[in-house]
Amino acid sequence: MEEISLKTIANRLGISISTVSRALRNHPDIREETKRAVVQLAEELEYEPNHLAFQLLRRKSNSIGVIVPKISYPLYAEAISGIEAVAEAQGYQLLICQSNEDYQKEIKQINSLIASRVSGIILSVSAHTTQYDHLLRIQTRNIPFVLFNRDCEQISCSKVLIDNYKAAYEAVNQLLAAGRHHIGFMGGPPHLQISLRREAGYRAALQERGITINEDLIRQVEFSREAIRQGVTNLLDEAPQLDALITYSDQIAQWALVLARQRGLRIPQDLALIGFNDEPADELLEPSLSSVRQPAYEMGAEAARLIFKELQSTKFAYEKIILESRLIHRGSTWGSAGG
Amino acid sequence: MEEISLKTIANRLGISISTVSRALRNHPDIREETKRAVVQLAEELEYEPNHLAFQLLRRKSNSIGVIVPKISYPLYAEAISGIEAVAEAQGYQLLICQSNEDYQKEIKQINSLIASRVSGIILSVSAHTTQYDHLLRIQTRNIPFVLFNRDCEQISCSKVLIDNYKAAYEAVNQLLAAGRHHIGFMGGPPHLQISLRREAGYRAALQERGITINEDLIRQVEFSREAIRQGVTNLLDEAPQLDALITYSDQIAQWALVLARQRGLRIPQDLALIGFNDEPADELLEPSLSSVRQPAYEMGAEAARLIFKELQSTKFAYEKIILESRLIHRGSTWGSAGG
DNA sequence: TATTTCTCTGCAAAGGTTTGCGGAAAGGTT
DNA sequence: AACCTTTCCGCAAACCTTTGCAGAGAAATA
Repeated sequence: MEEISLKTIANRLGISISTVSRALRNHPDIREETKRAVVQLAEELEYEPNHLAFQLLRRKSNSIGVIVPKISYPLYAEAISGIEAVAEAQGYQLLICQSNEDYQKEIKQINSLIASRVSGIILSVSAHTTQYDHLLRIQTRNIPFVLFNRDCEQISCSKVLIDNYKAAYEAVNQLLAAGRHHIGFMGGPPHLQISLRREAGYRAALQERGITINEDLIRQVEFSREAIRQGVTNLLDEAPQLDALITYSDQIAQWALVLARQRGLRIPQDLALIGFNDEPADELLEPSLSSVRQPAYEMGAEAARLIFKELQSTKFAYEKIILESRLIHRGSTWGSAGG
Repeated sequence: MEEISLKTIANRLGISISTVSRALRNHPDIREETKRAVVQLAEELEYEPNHLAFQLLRRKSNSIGVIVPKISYPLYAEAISGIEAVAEAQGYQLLICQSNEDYQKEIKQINSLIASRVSGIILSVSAHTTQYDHLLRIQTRNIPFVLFNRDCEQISCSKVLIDNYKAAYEAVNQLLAAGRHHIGFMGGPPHLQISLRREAGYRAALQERGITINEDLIRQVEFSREAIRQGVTNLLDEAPQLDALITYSDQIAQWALVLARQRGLRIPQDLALIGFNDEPADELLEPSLSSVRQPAYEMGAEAARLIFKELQSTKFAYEKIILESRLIHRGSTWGSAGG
């Protein structure tokens, strides 16, 4: 029942702790015979080295901290898989937190990760984070730090993103090419920078075509299902001329699809729809939902790789990785070429 | 740039480490004046206590290990949220691993969690786990251990489950009551015990009605999208008399819905569908998908509570918590009353 | 003044590992 | 017989914290 340590083995064998340690790590100084005895007893006793002690010695834990707004958003679940794959290959574990879009919670979690002496932190900021001191504190301590997906322009650090401006710009251009002129944009909460970037891309595409921007077609909604339903309903009520809608997230677009369908709107003939994130459900809808695919798994994997890169090089420069996004055309836009 | 420890503060103030430690923990032995000085300097230096050292002292880390088959399955993402909420309230962190349904990986991860001296382990076994020595090793070490969702009958430990037998039994009964007689069951991989339990419930309901079981209507599929599509296609091809289908997971049911729709089958008139897990997408489908809702978040929260319960009581008895599941009727069964 | 009491602080051990260095024993060389 | 190598192993420090116990100094009491 007792905790088995090197000491246990050493005492049982009548040798010193250091010899046991070296024997288990196959150090050449130790005689084969001794090694065999040690290894055998270790197996018998089911000895597991104490990571805690090792980490204290090395002054860092073999773990990297991950903070995401919500694990259950498919994008983050997928990204975490990517992080996990890279981390596991390096023998690192993941300390995962979710901020639940709460700024205060994000601060607490960062402090906690710092106290745990994580080797690095990977973060997607909460939608309600408007100050950034807590992020600077990470950098003060020289902890490798990577932002992914949700950028924060005020902070300079390594980042893994897609070009949100361009993605929205191109998507809107395709809608324009298909003859849509009353294109709406439905964004996330007001402080979310990637939502703003997408909005900027949307505006640029329209302006470039000489289309006056109708502010009434541009909305913001919080993440809750109720807020989304309400926001979409309002938009459909108040802007009957709407013939295309591009949204900050698939969740919004999915509900827009369902609600529009319920009103008898034909999709895409009456209303074309484009979401963001290419969630698994998109394929299942009727019609299926067009969406901008982000390489979520790769984003996570790249973020993790950046952490290890910073960890290994003594002097590093911040790296900004822009991954390719791609608009996946499905039923909700297929017919749009004909208008 | 240096790591700030109690020693740093002690040296700077010309007092001993123990005094600093006590001052920060507001020990009554320390004079107010000393406390003030210590606290102020600590803040100035942004001192964060080193969890690693504390944990080594206490011989356990303030973290609990979680192993799930895949984080991106909505059920597990949701359950992790529940675990996280409870753990965070207790000041514990989560070490999250995904087995990717791989038995060997599950073993490695358990060893790694043991080495990290986690305070407890919460696990949903992989679909390909058929031996259980690694689970017994957790118990040998007296590490609090809770199985959730995917049971493993050979292991006796604390568990948080739903009654899968009953859930399937009742769902099938409702289909029978609606006049369906050619009801199929599509399960997961062959070793997955909860899939087998559901299958058993399905069989029992049919037999009770005196219906001879047609083995051709009972199938098993692996988790990959391709396997699911193939399995569903085969079933629809080979069993045209099928008028209802109940599946191990929503993912299967969702694809069955889409594929059946593509063949021109009317849902639910020609084919009624019931899935498991009540995933968010179910509501969005056309028709919407009926599904057995499991309280995923609560499952995670309960599992975490059990860990802390075991952690606090010196002698504990295994506890088995059966949470209520509920069939949510939606479009894929609504019409089924009329057959 | 001598003794007791009280207030505040420091010493040292413990937790499990790794690792530089020194040293004992054994064997080999001159 | 004296010396040098080689082979193998142990000592002790370091990582950072908490905490029982002892002790120093001051104040209070007899």
